Amino acid sequence: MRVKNLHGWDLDYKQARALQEELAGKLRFTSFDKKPKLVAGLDCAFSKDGSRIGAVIVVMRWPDFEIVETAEAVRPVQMPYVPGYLSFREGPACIAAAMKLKHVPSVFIIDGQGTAHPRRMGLASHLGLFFDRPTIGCAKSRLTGEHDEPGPEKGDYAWLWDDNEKIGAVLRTRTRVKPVYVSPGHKCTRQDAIRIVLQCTTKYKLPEPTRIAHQLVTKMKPRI
DNA sequence: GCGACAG
DNA sequence: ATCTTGTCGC
Repeated sequence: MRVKNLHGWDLDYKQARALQEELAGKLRFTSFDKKPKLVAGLDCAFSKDGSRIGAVIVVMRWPDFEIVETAEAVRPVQMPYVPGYLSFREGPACIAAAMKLKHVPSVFIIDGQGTAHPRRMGLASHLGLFFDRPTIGCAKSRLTGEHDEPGPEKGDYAWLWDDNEKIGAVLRTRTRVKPVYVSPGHKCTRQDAIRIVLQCTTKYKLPEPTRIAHQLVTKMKPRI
């Protein structure tokens, strides 16, 4: 898959922050009304000594979730984990993996936030700009924002707010199970993000693309 | 200064 | 993220 090269990655936090603010202005939240044909999931893991990061992307046919393709890449870790700057740590490996894809997915579901970020530029949004494709952030926990407790049933959700701005949703993907944090990354709306995550969720808490990507990257661990 | 803080 | 087994509950 062709990927844009918007900027380099050798930045300090001050530069990274300025870049996030600049890039946030490039995000587009256009509706994704069509049915997805190919849904991709992306997840990362680290080598045992923590010096390298591995990224795996799995492409699945929708709605039967047959695996069409997988791609992986390993890169040295350049930045420590600092909340709000995850994309500068995981981005390079994710992009390297995406460049190996033969298929062009309809949408990517990414383990991390999209706009549910202090500067609206979580990993899913950042990657969306490089991929120039629709992306959705589906995180297992909260980075920023406030919300009410969503209802207990699968499909129930509560909006996530930050500075009087709606930045995402806290979505129950499985009845009586801890909800996930869903936000658009790029090229889709908040409602699209919620709908697509639900359309990709079968019997588990995590949507299939992200769930399988996590399984694959865990199996890849020894090779990272 | 204190607490919060994706993966 | 990562270190780690069994266990309680739906």
